[in-house]
Amino acid sequence: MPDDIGDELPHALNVLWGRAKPKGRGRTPALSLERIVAAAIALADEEGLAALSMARLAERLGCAPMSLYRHVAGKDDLQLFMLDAAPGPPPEFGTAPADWRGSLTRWAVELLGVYLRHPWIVQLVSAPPMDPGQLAWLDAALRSLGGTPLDWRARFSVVMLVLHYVRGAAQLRTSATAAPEEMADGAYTALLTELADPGRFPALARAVEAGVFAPHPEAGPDDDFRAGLDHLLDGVGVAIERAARA
Amino acid sequence: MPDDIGDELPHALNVLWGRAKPKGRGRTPALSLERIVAAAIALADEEGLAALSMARLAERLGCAPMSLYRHVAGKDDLQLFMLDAAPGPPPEFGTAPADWRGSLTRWAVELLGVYLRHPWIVQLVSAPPMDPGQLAWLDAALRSLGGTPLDWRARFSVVMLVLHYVRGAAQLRTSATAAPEEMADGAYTALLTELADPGRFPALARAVEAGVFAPHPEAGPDDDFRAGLDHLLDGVGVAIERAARA
DNA sequence: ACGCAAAGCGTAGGCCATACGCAAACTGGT
DNA sequence: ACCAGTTTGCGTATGGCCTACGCTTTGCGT
Repeated sequence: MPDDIGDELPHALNVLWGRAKPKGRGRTPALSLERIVAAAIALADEEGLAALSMARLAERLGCAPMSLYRHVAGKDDLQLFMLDAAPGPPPEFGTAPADWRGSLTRWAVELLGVYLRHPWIVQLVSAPPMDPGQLAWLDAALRSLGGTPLDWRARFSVVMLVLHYVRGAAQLRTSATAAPEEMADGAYTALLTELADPGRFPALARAVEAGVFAPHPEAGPDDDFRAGLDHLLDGVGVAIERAARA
Repeated sequence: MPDDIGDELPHALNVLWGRAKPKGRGRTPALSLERIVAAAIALADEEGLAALSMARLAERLGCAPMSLYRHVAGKDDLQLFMLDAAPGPPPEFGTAPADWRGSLTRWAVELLGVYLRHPWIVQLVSAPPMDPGQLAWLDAALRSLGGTPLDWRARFSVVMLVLHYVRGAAQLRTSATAAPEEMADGAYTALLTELADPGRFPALARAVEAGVFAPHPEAGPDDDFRAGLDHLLDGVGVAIERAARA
């Protein structure tokens, strides 16, 4: 195991995996990586990813903008740190839980919570995850299928399926509520009603008419999420039964 | 039907839905909205979304940066136009195709193609779609389920499920190939092999060991996509059978 | 007490989006 | 042929952003 993960890789990775050299001498730090990352996450949570700038972050921390660069190689690096820290630890379950469906459901629901608390995560994900925080979630999801007869490739496929679904659902929810310029809840429906010409978009017009985009009469938005997730896991169940017979 | 869709809404929408006033007199335009949007799409395709700036776009079009603002209200507006134009028309099928699974599969595969040709689309989607281009795709997907006994809410849920899956798969593929600094195909696997400590990430370590992240020995990456899609559609099939019995 | 490593930060340069107003060019009417 | 009106193209300027570079400050180890 080399001391460095890679020379051309983001500096952040070497720090995240605990391969930063301990430093003894020198001025006592007033800033720390943890404080910076926590402040950046709070700023992004409160005012959105667009409002996160090095200058505003420094202002919030009471330091000069350039001071941040002593702890972070650049803005990209900072975002890697944020992506690692924000989700927190994944739900706990053993290596091969008896109830794969319950475990995976819990994983998905908690991940949805993470994305709703930190909507910027979805916008930020661009490279394959290589930090301990995200890999821990990935590992937990793979473990939830530990008791099934699926092979590793199929398990990974299932996990990606659920992951994509959760991300999409989170994006839908956050973009619908924080839509362009304080658009009210029903405004999207009203707009679609006007735009969905039945001649041009027959199915869409019928769907709007049926109230698909209106907020549910009863039952919260979580029920929609659970319903879609159940569809998805039904498919996984089919695959598991098929694998069990083979 | 009012002349304007909304006063606080992006200018782009009023243009997209053909409610811009025709202009007769005046200087003959050297620029046009179509040329601008086409150039912007080409620029984003070739150099990525980050390279798309008004200045670089103007340079490519041989005009001054500020000239663009005669045709586009701002960069956000331009991106709305790009989102509308880039996907092109969705696949054609009737209002209630006999083979929902085939139709929806075709829709998903073609949409994946769109996302792979224009990777920036996935990064750009933030608000619910309100332009004709995206609504046409949505309508097509809803039509693919026209022959099933699902109600409109369930159809919409299924379409979102497939949409999220396609987006996620596209993001995975594009971010894996164009990863940080020309990372080779196998580099991610190598890195994971090193980082996935079996004590800390037991399932992940086993998955890496099993070669899940290695490129397939035979069969292209499309087979992975089709396999995941099949899982997903199995779940939809279960829902359809259930609805048929009710 | 002293030197030096590390932290904090001031300056400056190069990008970026875009508000504003003026000059150029074309058309229709006289 | 000319002018008025209209629309396009664009020069200038402002304020934001990220960050390279080097200086000042600080406190530990000796």
